[in-house]
Amino acid sequence: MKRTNYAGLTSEKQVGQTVVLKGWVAKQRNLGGLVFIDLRDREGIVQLVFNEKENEEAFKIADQCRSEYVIEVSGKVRMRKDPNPDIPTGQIEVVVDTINILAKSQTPPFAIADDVDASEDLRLKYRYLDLRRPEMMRYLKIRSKVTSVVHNYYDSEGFMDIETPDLTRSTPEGARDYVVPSRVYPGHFYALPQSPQLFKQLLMAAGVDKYYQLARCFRDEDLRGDRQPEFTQIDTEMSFATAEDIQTETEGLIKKIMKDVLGVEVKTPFQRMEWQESMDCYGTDKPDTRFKMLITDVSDIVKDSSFKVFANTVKDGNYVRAICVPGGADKYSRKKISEKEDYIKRFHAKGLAWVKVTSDGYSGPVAKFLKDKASQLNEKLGANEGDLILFVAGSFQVVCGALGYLRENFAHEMGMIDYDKWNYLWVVNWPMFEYDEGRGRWIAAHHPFTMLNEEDLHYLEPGEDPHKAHAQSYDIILNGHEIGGGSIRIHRPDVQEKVLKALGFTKERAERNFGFLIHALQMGMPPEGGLAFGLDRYVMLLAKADNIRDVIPFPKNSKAVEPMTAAPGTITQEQLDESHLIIKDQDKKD
RNA sequence: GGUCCGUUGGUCUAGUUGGUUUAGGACGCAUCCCUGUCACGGAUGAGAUCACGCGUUCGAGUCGCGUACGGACCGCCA
Repeated sequence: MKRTNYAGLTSEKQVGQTVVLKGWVAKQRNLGGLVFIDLRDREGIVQLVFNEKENEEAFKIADQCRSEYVIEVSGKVRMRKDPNPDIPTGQIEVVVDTINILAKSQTPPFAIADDVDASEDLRLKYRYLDLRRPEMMRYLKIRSKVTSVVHNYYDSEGFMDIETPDLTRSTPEGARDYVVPSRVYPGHFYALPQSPQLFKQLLMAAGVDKYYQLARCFRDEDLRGDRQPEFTQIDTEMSFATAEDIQTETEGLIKKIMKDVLGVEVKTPFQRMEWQESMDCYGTDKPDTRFKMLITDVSDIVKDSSFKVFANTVKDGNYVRAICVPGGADKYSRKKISEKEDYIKRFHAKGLAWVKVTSDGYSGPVAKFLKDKASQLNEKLGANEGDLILFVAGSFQVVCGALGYLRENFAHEMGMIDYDKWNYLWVVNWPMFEYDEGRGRWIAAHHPFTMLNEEDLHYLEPGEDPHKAHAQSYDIILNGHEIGGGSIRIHRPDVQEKVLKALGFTKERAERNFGFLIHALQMGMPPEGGLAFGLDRYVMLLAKADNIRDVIPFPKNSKAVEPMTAAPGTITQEQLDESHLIIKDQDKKD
């Protein structure tokens, strides 16, 4: 029997026609002499009917069918006597003429339904069952549609799809590498790429001019809800392009994805926001612009206040900043605010000061210190009666971290976020370097191949402070999530050497690690730049999935284990010998 | 690497201050009945050494410690 169409796509137009359908038994309902089967395939379900009096042979087989049996049926489409308005195929049903069981199934460990109540661990162990759920199938479809648009779009824009190697060389800086031992060269290792960054720059050196790739990237760091060790980037690079060119090109892609995948029109160009503004007003480099409640600096107003904490903070060259939660005064008790205070201690905030705006001035523990500043503060913050004002004092990083968190947290709880919005924007003009407290040294904010602003190049000269320099880099943000980032690259060897030097590389170490790149820069490197777009995270947001694992067919769990195949696993002694590896005794497991 | 939380039939879960609980329920499963269901309905039944180990106690699903597994967050993610 040749399948005529997908069960889920059976339509009223086929009434009277004979169809051949193949799929899984989602549900069997036996009413005694009458059996209904919901037949499911990747497009949805359709109801099959078996009547004992009209077709005893088919009825007997249908009676034996259990959940997840694979069957093929042939039958006639007809309108239902009692339609079900809740499902797309609810007006019709298929009166089965012949049925074959193609495969039986054990009872599945969890129900194949969208309101699944199984733990994620169990779902991942039986991922092939989990993926049968319509919701998961929808994620796979959205992902497939997005990558299809990516290919079509970049092809039509004249980009070449070029593969770069997965077995490559370990690079210092950045994330931990996944390493692969070399059999041929004892003690030598390949590394899996953290990104195709250097290869795509070398493709520009080769004259490819416009490159794109759906590139698999690997980073051996701990996982999060929106982070997997293995992920996919939409990776692009363009020669002779300005930052504006690349942003425009990317906006074209996003516009097309939004239209073709979601049917949503978005306006371009997107907003460009300076990194400094993003930090000052939103407390983060990935601002959520779906709501206001901006962070406001009140250092000037409170610097001579009787509240010593504030006055001293400003005296020490730090900041006092605040957000005003409209209508928050009634909703938040002292105890609730105290819980928020505990939370923001993880940003190293010392405390959370707050006042409620009432008809007769401020109330709250620090109200008495700020009474005389009330009119100034209210005006600057736009505060009105019934509002709650939250203050955090401290360094730039502490103030940004704490208030950035509070801003989003309160907006969420106050219902200020319109979850139907799609707010894209670019954050531009990043600092070139940032200080890494953990390592105790300066690191590249994006990566060491990022081009500085032309007017900042002098900061690399002797006697100047390179850390004041800003870069020609840009992140694309959607609803408060970073979905991509890129930059114009350094194409001058002298600038590249100076940047590596500013990062603490000796000439020898720079040569050893990046010699091939510096040589390429010496042999006619075009000015160029590009962008890497996190496909998984983007699909997660487009599909409104809860976490990144849902949009990856076979993801790792939070411990970096793939529960179905139980990777990573051990290898045989023979494999170890061939790889020239010895496992420490304490790490040995049976 | 750190902090916190969890683990009870196939699945989801209830289980109070340690003792009337033969560890309860729902879904699923099996058998029987049922001709318009779509969360079908009705009846009956099977299915759990309460993750593992050690300890405290007259007595542990319940308290303590350890291990394993899982989850969240911090560090980390150029």
